Amino acid sequence: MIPVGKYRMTQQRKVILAAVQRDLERHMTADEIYEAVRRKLPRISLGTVYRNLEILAELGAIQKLELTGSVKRFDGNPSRHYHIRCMHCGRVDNAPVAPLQQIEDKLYGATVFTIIGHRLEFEGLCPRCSQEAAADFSPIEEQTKD
Amino acid sequence: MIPVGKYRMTQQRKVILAAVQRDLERHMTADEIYEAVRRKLPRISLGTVYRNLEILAELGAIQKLELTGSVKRFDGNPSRHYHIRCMHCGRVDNAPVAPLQQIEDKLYGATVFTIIGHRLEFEGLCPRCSQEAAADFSPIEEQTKD
DNA sequence: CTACATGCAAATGCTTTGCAACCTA
DNA sequence: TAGGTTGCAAAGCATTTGCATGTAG
Repeated sequence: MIPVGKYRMTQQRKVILAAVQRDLERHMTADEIYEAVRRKLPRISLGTVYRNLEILAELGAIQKLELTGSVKRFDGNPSRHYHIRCMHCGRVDNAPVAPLQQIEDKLYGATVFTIIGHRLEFEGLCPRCSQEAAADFSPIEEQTKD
Repeated sequence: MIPVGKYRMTQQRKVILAAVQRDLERHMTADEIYEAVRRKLPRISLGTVYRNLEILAELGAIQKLELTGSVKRFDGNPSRHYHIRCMHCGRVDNAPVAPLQQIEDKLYGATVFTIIGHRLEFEGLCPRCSQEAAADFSPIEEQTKD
């Protein structure tokens, strides 16, 4: 835990970083991180969580994910990779696909823009929501309201 | 302008649709559409613009784009295609690249998700912002503050 | 005529920010 | 002990919604 630049390594920052890094395959929202961190530091504020996530992303320790929808998620693995999002519950996992560098080649000369990069996001249903969807279509099992 | 289902074709809806379809290569935010429509219908409200964009997207006449960042944009071309976004000013254009269906094949068997689709967004600089960036790096021309 | 639609304003959801007190290096 | 950091609360921003009135079919 080495302080970098003008930043200090506070207790809050440490616990927030640990929370984001806890499961590198699944990615939480700021609010979920807040709830997780609160179990260790009950007096922490949501503002502090947002501020630290911003700083940790700036330092390159984590990355901020801007996927479809209005809520951002945070990834404890700062290296470039794609994600898959559940269209039903919003769960975001890593997508086990290597970055496709050549994808940008198709655009050269075809656009007036200077191309810098690309973002690829897969959409689907997580196991839990797939199962629910299957049950909803099943003509055999009766559905019970919750 | 045929009314579809339970929906009516009001003056407001017509003008909003026309505004979105006006330039099929560039995509506006709700607020930009509001400003454009206001020149024809000065008493329209922003709420009406949002409501109609939602309905037009539901009808499949336009599509709502959820790209990086917090503001949505609307595309008068409802068919599937990719986009390129200026990282500096937010301008969004069509990306002249055919949809890559096979891209999802790489994920089959490698994820616990049921794959439904993907979203690909290119990032770069629009001509205006490229030019500004070039000027900022030029050792020859003096910069003047605005 | 009767739903659907509108204008207005208030409410929402997520995120950011101002400020005084507090801590880390 | 200086300046980054915190908790708290208020503000910000894009979008949505409740309601009384208006209007398309």
